[in-house]
Amino acid sequence: MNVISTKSKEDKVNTITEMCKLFQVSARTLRFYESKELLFPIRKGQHRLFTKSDRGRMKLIMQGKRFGFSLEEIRQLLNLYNFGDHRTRQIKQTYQLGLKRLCSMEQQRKELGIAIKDLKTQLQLCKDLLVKRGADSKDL
Amino acid sequence: MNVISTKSKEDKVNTITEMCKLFQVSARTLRFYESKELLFPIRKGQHRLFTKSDRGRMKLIMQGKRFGFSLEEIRQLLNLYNFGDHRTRQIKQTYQLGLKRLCSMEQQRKELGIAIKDLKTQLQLCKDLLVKRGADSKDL
DNA sequence: GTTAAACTTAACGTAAACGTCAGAACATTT
DNA sequence: AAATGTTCTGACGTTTACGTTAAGTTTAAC
Repeated sequence: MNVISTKSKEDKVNTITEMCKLFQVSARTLRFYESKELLFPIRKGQHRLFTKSDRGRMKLIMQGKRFGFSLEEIRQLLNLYNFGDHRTRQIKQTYQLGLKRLCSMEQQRKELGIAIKDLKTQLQLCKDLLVKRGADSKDL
Repeated sequence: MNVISTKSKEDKVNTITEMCKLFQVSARTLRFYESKELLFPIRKGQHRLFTKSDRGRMKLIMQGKRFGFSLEEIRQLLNLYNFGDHRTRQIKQTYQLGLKRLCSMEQQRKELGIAIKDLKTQLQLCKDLLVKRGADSKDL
């Protein structure tokens, strides 16, 4: 109906169930994240509507969780992606935190690489033993 | 006193407080891990003594935790590093699990690389804004 | 216009991973 | 032998991150 459909993708908002399907989480989880100030859905009356900003934040939240960060640790960093509407002083703090987080993530990446290598070695040893014990190679 | 000191480093056992200092965890944590069958300290009377095997396991536990794995997930994989004393059938299972875990760790490493890159970009944007707002560059 | 579907708040429950005592046993120092 | 230090086994408490009803409200369908 709108002749001027202004960037439908950018402006699109999602209901809570749509968000659930998008990110494979429960409604409770989304409400919980809002209560912890990780998401800021707008309201249409009483109902929540999730914006592009929320979708971006959710992606980061899911990522952070996979890497073993707590929700609180994630929340602190999220401000880095919405810094437009904050005071200079707070942006500076978030920036500093971002630098630290970057360091620890690079460290984690290194360690992960080593752990992967170790695991490979261990798997080979394990495989050798199984073969020696007469296991059928095709089973592995 | 022992003329033949048989590899003191390998055979060395640690009291619980020594282990606490070694790995920067509480005694409760070590006992908890034992109750969950992640560690198997030997006993001298009532007291626990942690062996080289326990030290190795602890290292893997700490690593696993940093990567965001649960204690149960870690426990299952730990058997991979002590497979000598298990039945072939169980070793096969652990081996299969190890392969899967390896996959997800490599996946995680990839994602971590991307996340690091994104974070760097975002930090740069943030820095630009701060400079534009007249922040002293040396503060950053 | 009412019934059903989707959504809401509020409150209690739960699993994981420990923290924090209490009370007793054992070991060591003095 | 008495005091001190270390360790032990419960057992209850706590935080994080949600799950799970319950009971009411709003929106969409018929």
